[in-house]
Amino acid sequence: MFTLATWNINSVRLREPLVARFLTEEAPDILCLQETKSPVEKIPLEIFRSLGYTHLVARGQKGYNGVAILSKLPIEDAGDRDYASLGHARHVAARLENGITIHNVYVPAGGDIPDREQNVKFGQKLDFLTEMRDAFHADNPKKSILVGDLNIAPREDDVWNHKALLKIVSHTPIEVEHLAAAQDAGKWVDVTRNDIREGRLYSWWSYRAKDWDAADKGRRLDHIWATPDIVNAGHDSRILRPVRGWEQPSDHVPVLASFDL
DNA sequence: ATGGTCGTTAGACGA
Repeated sequence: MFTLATWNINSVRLREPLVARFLTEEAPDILCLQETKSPVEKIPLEIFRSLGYTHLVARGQKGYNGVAILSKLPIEDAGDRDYASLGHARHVAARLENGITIHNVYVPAGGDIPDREQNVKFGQKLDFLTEMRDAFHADNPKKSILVGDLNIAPREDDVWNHKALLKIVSHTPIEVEHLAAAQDAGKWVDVTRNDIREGRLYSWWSYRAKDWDAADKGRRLDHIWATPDIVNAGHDSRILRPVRGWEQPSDHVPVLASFDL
């Protein structure tokens, strides 16, 4: 059995103490981070190594984006894709010794206006998802887990107000359709929703709310998916809402699942 | 309906 977590950390260097606290308290076997905002060589690895996370694959750039997989388990092979040819560090993959491949993805946020004619970033987000779709259609992934900040809340109960968010980037129908197309192409199953089938689930709350907890205007942007051949091994999904209340938090919280593999 | 807050890094840009 192994436990896996995904967390948009919004600067791994600034939040090194929070990552260390999370690794100490929850001790997942694997932690996938997004928005590390750091070149790979500047990720603070010593503290993570000291906590048992001696294996790392990461992609980074200065100031923006960045993804990393910290692991207690050995990593046999690694790779990355540049979906939509943006030149951004938004994907890294690792294969474990048990043959499981983990994809860690940071989908572009997409800007404010949900129209590719008026907003280049929205078009890039859709193109990124389309290229993910095409890659998974070609790859036919097996024994694979995909996690990350997908920057889309697909279900009505993944947002605080479905109707109010239909024209807000992250919950527009065209984004939900593009995400579903990428998901279907790899036959990915939403592990979190396979485990927790009903009720509102959020993994992100804006920094801009006066009182994020009281307002509770959240969205489920962070996801764990698995291919059908291993999805039944997944269990004990959790979203760690209290982490949003830690000192100097990320606006995202960790999402976890365990796999009997 | 609008503006609200962060992080990086040094004036915006991105989320």
